[in-house]
Amino acid sequence: MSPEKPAKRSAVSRREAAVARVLDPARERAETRVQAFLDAAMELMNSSSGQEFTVQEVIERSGQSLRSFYQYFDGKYELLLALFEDSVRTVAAQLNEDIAGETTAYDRLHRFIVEYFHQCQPALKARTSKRGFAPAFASFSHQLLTEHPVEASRAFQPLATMLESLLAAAADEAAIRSGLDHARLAGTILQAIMFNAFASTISGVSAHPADVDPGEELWDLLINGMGK
Amino acid sequence: MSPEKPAKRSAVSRREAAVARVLDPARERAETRVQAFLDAAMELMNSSSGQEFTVQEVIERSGQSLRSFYQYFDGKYELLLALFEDSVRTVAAQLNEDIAGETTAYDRLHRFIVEYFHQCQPALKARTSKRGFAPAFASFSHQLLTEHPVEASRAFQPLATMLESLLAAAADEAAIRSGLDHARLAGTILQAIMFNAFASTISGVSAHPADVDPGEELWDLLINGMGK
DNA sequence: TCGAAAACGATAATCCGATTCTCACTTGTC
DNA sequence: GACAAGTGAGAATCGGATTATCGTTTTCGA
Repeated sequence: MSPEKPAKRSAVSRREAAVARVLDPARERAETRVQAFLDAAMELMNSSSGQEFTVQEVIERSGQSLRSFYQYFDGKYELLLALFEDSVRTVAAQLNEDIAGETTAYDRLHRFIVEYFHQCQPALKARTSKRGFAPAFASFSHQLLTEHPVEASRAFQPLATMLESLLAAAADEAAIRSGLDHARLAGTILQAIMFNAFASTISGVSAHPADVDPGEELWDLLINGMGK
Repeated sequence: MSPEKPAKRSAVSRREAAVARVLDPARERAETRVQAFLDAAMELMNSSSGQEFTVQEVIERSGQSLRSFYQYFDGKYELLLALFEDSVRTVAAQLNEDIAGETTAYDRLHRFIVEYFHQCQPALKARTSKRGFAPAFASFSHQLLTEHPVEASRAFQPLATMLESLLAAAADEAAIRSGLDHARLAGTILQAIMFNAFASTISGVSAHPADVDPGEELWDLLINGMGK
């Protein structure tokens, strides 16, 4: 009955795509509304149960109507995706600042890994207060990775390319060994960090010894390996 | 309205628990039926879309009735969990055989990691034909880890303790460095392997160079690190 | 072997949340 | 002032899990 739904939409960000569904004159209103949805969803995702939220909750909290929601987003999934892209960009920007102070490529790599690790931790001290990788994101990230690899790949790109060039720089400085495939290594490292929280669940060990920073521990494993 | 649902059930396996819901005399029938459900679900999970399957499909394929299904399982979730526990046990047993041929602790560790890696790969050559870690399991595994850490932990135990003692043995042989927390390291390694498939999605790199075994590559990273 | 209790099969009903549809009301435009 | 697109409120639909109902069959002790 409804033959629309372009499904094209190439290298454009989701939020832009959602906005573009509405013509130009009304752009301002549209931006505002889309942002209202995004904000509401973000709050819901961070606060409360942190778990799943319903579309109803989003529209209630945003003061918009269900109608508009489906006007701007193809569905809940697109909303989540937009949120996720936003967060990745934000985290990438944050990390960019974090590593700016470091002098060597090695230090920047180190810093990147440890800081990103902390961003991905469920709930420590709410570092950047808002817009951190909330715990829920790890969960959504997983779903995204399995069900929509293409979108996932695009969403992760800012982080992936950033880490990739850090690796390349470190290799240039001979701070890490040569012969590594930086692109794939970056993927491996990002996943290792992002899903590291599961490690303790898997092993059944709940708490860390108070004297080790789990982020540094993972860095140690990544840089030195477990061999002698 | 329904005040039952014990929610107790301590260190017993799910399948046993499901069976125990029926008295002893009928045990045989019960075992048969539970197994019928499990088999049907396993087929569905491996074959077809490999994706989600519906409870309806399970009862159709198993020739049982919806009624019995909910008599033996508290819900779909418990079925999945039983399946998952089974698979972990099977994989652990398989790995146990695989490493039996190796002579040193180092070789056993190596073998374990590489073989487990292959078990977790989406769909290569269907190694053990049936009862491999189907791709869907990675997905369910994730859900399990986030939503039911306790059950997840228990389900993973066979693999976790196995790897933990391999690590301990390797440390005894001075094949890996000392001072590592074997329990937590085991968790980290298992998660790194299990979810490694995501690494390529994250990095956006689809194919491996034909001349490197991704399992060996990960082993190399784990044992040597990326440092010089 | 009889009869009550328990288990069972078939199927309808319910629930929940996402998505779609309907209709009446604005609003901006000419 | 009329028309078209945009919008809000809410009902309707849909998929899939879970529950409930109701006869029928099986089990099992006496």
